[in-house]
Amino acid sequence: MTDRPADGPLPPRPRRRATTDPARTEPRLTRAEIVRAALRLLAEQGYEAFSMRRLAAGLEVKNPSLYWHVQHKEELFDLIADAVVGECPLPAPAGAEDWSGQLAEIARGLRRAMLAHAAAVPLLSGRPFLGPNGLRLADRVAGLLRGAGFDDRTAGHGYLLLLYYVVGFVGQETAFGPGETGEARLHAMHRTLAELPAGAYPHLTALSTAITERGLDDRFELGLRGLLSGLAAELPAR
Amino acid sequence: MTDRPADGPLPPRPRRRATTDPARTEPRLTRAEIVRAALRLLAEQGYEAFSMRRLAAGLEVKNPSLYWHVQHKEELFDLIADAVVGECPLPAPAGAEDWSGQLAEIARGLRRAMLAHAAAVPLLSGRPFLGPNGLRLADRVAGLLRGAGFDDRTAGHGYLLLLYYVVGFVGQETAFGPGETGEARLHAMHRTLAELPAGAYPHLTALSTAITERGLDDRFELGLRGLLSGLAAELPAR
DNA sequence: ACCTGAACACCGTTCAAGT
DNA sequence: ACCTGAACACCGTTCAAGT
Repeated sequence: MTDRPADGPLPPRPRRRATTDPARTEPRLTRAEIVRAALRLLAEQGYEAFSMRRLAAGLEVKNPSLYWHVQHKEELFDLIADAVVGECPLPAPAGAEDWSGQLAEIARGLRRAMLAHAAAVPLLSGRPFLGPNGLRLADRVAGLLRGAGFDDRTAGHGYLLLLYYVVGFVGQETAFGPGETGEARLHAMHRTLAELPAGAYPHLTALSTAITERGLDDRFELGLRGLLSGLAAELPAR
Repeated sequence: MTDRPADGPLPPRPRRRATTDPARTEPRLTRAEIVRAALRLLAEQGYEAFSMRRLAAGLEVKNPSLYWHVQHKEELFDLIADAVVGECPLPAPAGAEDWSGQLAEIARGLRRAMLAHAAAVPLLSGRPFLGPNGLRLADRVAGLLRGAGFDDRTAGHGYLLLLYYVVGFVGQETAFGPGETGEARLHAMHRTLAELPAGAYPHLTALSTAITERGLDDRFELGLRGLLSGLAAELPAR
């Protein structure tokens, strides 16, 4: 019972080469290369064009080869997601003074990382961030909150709150397809709201311009501020 | 230019029958029936077993028939998502007094609706809620917040915040597959955290029991409370 | 108006076989 | 250890044709 968990998505299968093997050849594929190629394919062709076969073709390899490196598409998606999360810069674990600002920085960084791979966002959406990079991020956030004086439970839910917000926000802002810019999407959304049958959704139509007149960055900051002040309100003694 | 927008997912194609047709037969399929059957198929076989062909089989119809009622799978998914959202009960639009409590009720209702169709959750995750039920929900929430004294922009972002939180939370709590109960998933998560390489993620491992010792309902309420108090902090005059 | 047969152009994945 | 050929069991979608 001391072996590693069998079902987790993460234990990368051992990639040690047998040292006794005389006729060594470099493997043509690496997990890292596969993930890089997958991100490129996503960027160039979009999410719905992604397939294992296309990915293999891009790597100049027959498609069954991928299955030596990766159990299945889902596992590859786990790796891709973790790679994207890994591009979120983490501030050096500093003092407890400005926890709120540091959290905001992390949130912005995660959003930027996701926007840099907009076509990969749909595949991040429902996925728990349990890859090494995701865990590192979680640990950093948890550390920040604990350092600030939050009790363990609140620290935990603070992390989740932040995560849900960023993933939810970016998920929606990229929902209309990666072809258009964020601002173009905002305008489309505004038009959609403005075109609703008059009087059917009075509050929504009233909100339509207020919601869309400022940019997406602004909106992100607004929600982020609310979220952080909500957290601050639960800080115990101080 | 007065015709309805061509690309929106929502304008249900006109389903009026020609009144002059003499030999009338009832159509064997309806959009509503298709959606119902789809939800049943999801519940019985799970998300990854879902296919248009299986759905057609369940309806005792050949699969191309579906394409007379629905443009493509994506459009069907829009309909399914809206049906699930439609099961969220909306409190009667009451006075402004307890906006926070009413918002919480809506959030709980939406979570329950999603959990009642756990296998449909992955398909809700990245999707904007622009169906009639989604719009109704948005309008109600917006109305609540405006009635409470929030300005239009804050009302808008309040709605989004709530939505992201609920969808994010339920997305994660159902992420490990619909086969297991929520509590079983919590234990699995706890085990995952506890089994992390010692010392690699100190804060996470420290949090692992605190995070999982209370049930998911508790955790949901905690985050919800934080979110609502964050919103309250932005209420202007009062 | 509504449904079907037949077909197109794909998928993810397995597995015996090569090197 | 790593990659391939060939195949299996599917997909979503189209379209001419039936009623």
